[in-house]
Amino acid sequence: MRFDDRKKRILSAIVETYIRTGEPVGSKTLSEFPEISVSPATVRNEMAALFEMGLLEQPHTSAGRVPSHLGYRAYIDSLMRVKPLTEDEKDGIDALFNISDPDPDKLLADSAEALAEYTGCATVAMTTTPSYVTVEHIDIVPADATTVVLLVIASNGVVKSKVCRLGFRVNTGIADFFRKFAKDRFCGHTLKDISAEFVNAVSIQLGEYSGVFNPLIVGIYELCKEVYDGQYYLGGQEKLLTYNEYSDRALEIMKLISKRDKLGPVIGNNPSGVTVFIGKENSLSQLSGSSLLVARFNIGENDCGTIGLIGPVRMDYSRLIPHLEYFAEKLGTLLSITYQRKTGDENG
Amino acid sequence: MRFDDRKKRILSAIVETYIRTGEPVGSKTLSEFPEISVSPATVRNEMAALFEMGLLEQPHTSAGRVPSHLGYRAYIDSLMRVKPLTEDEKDGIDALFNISDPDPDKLLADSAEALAEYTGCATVAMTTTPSYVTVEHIDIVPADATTVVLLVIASNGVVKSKVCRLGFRVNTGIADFFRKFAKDRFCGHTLKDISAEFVNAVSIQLGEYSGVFNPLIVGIYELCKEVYDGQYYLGGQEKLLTYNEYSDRALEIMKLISKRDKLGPVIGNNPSGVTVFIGKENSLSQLSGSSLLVARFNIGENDCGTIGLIGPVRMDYSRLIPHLEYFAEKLGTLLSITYQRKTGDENG
DNA sequence: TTTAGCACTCATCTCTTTCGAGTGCCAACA
DNA sequence: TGTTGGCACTCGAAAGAGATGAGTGCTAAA
Repeated sequence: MRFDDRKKRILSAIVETYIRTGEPVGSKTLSEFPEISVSPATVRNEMAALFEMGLLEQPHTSAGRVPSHLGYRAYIDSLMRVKPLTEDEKDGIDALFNISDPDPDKLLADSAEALAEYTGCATVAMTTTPSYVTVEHIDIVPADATTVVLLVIASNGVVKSKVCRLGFRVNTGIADFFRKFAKDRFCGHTLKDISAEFVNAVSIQLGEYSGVFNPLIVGIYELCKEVYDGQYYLGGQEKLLTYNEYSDRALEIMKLISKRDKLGPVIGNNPSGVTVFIGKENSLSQLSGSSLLVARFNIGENDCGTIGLIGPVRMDYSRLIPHLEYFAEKLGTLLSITYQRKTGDENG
Repeated sequence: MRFDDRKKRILSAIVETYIRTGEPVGSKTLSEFPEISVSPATVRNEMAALFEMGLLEQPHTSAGRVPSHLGYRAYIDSLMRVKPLTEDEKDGIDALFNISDPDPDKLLADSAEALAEYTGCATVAMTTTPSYVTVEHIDIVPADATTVVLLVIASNGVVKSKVCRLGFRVNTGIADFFRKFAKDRFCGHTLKDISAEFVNAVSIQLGEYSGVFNPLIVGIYELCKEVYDGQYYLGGQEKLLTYNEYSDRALEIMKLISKRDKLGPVIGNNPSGVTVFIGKENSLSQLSGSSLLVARFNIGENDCGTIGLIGPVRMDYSRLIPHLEYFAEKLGTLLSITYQRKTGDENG
């Protein structure tokens, strides 16, 4: 059976109509489409063929047809006409990022929220840190009689700080000693290396002072871990409630996507551009009723991150895919600037 | 009509049964309660009286009775027997706080999440900063050729830091100059004073360097604002979905409580202990189907915060109120320790 | 004051009927 | 050979009709 041009037009029309209305599409409706304009009976013959080919499904005998997962896949891969973004739409997304001097930590979380608001889907945003990233700089800044600020800078330019309150008074001598000690022990090591065991071993080297300095050592460990773990934020989970597809499954999906160890691996290993997982294509069975659009973005030359949309299988792919792509590109650019090591200035 | 002892026992039984089952309570069920043990007909007479008094409502003629808002109020204010926490329950809550060296910023957010998990309600946690709190200390720490860490310490002990990436190389001289400048201009002022206008005025004093240093000035402003605004976190919003009372209102409530400017004033101005807003007692009309349990806690001597539960009117007050009270007390204690200025050591 | 009795109400459940959108298939037609 | 009109058929959704039963209000007697 040939997947000829008219079959393609009919499949496209079914997908697009079903996305728009949420109702199974019948032969009469389709026959009225100008790009089809054959009788309902002919459409029915074609639909029967598309059903045979596994591209359509039938909720029940006397209902119209809905796209199967294969049908969506064929539509997305080759039939869909992606509408390029209008200048207005681009401006709309640009406006979301129109923040002066964004806080790198908040930018990703805010982006997830903004994207959810913009698309009406739940979103997830994540960054990962390559395993070769090292600790480049460690500092300890006395802020107060017994308070210090710990500072870790990683070789990918990420800076994290943490306030530590200590049980003793920190004078310059103590701070200088610890700073040198910490630099010697941590700098140059990859973040991956800095495990709980590593930290224990370092702590032991402090001998009798081990107990006193332990909060600081642990603090450094936590900062390194935070940098290495990267970020994981959700946005607009409540958007799922607006789709009646989720009437009773929303809670389950919300719980699932909040777990980085579940969703992280799925969205983290994808090529550049937008990857689409339609319904049952998702490796997580709970997502079989949802589609996942994932876009990877690059931060600087080495790091990368992922931002994804979660919504019903019946989502407007032709609109969302280009929007997500543009959004991810913008986000990557902005994060790159934010994290940029201005190494060119080093010698200036 | 006297609100006599038997009426009180019947109202209590209705409230407790309705909370447990979610079904209107009928005279036959009540007559079987050992503490009532009169015939259904007698119970009906009493129920008619309680209805007259506005303490009960009737979903429809042939259904049992449910408590009215007044009924809940009477129950909570004078009838309810609060079950003091068992040692096991106390241990359970203590365990939630069993974190070594908690990060003060994360503690509140984590607490909101833990409380939601523990109670099955949506939660909100907030802190406010008194208007007399001042900027006590400002520091700028070069971390990298063009990166500095800004540090603001407020007089209530809150420390906030922010990484600033600059377009120029920061040497010791520049850092020293700006540190002194910022200290002179900001320290001693209340956080409340540090408005956008204030910051503009300060910026102008930098004359030709105003543009160069502006990101830092703005950074300080943002840090001060962050400290002054305090924190606002939600937890377990998805818990609302587990109550069928919220089948279609969940989205609306979630949107509402995410807005600090809406919910903040309601929960922020309450006396110590647990305050209960039942259904229509809430000033926000969208919460008329929900109850709000709010507990204030003190951080140190001056600051205070609020943690609240949001759930259906039909919530287990006699269990939740003492639990929330104990939770808030623990949270306050832990935050007090975390934020404690060890001023006793200053001269040591 | 309490209680048994009784007629009444009304949401809920189940069963049936009706309705109609949509189908599959066949025969006729271009 | 592909297209179309015709027609019987299917089946979910909506509407209607009882039947059920939990619960009520009221009255009169204990």
